[in-house]
Amino acid sequence: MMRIGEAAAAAGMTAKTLRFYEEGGLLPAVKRSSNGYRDYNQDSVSRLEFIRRGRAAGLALAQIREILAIREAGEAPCTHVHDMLAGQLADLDNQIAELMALRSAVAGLHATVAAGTPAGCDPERICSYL
Amino acid sequence: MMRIGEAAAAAGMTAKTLRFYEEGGLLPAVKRSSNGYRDYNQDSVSRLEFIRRGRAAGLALAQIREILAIREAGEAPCTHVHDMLAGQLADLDNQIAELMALRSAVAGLHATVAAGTPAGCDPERICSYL
DNA sequence: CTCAACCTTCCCCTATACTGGAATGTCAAG
DNA sequence: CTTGACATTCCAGTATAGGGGAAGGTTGAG
Repeated sequence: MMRIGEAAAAAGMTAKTLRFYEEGGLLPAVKRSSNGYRDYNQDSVSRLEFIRRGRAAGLALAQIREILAIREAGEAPCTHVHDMLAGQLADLDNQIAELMALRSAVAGLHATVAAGTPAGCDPERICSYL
Repeated sequence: MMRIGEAAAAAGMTAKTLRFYEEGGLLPAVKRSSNGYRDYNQDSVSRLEFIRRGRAAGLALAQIREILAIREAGEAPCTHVHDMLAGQLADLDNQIAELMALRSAVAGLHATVAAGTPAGCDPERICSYL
């Protein structure tokens, strides 16, 4: 009983995003009013809020879609959610480790550049310190 | 005096990448042999290796292009490189901090899901624990 | 009546650094 | 003469999560 703009605002999203989610199968096609406008109810908003929480946890839309499919099949997706969050933790740990390794390499280069003089830089190598 | 494949191999890249860099202005247009083939010399390879080092430090091609432009203007780009690496360090620190914040949020959710029972999960919320 | 604020569909664009593939040309070896 | 390994250009696609904007329909208010 709300139009797309209102539902979007209630979920903290834009109308564009709702249409995008519908197109991507994250939000089931909703009823239309006689004028063709989409008509959302509170359930839609709850679902949108769930998607938002998932996004906030760094889950991809594809993963959220999986969870929604399980709930739609009548099962509690909690086990799946638990596994997914474990995977997400592992991914984050990998990313963090990679960034920290890169950070330490860059810090080393940074110190090297600081220690060198521009005059000592070999033009053949563009910049000897990198 | 080497063709594109050889130069690419020498720099640890593909021929496609060399054409892409040339198109993007990172590698100046090189001489052509009478048959129209690009003809690279050792300087080209040095330049490609520089680009590689820059990429390994996580610099964007646009940033590497800047450094190359300075060297082309006859100046030593070391100061600029130094600033750029400082910026890169700051970026990395921000990204790491964001990922660690996300990681801790996800870890909290993960523990919450583990503590809950699927039976206690409210279908209205899809999964109460996320 | 008209205006503003909604809504609809449709298609293209964004960033990044390449990668794939088609159609065609060049050249040394067998 | 043909085959195979190179090379050329150009066009299109990859992944992600939407955003921009056109052209048009609908509605309530003044």
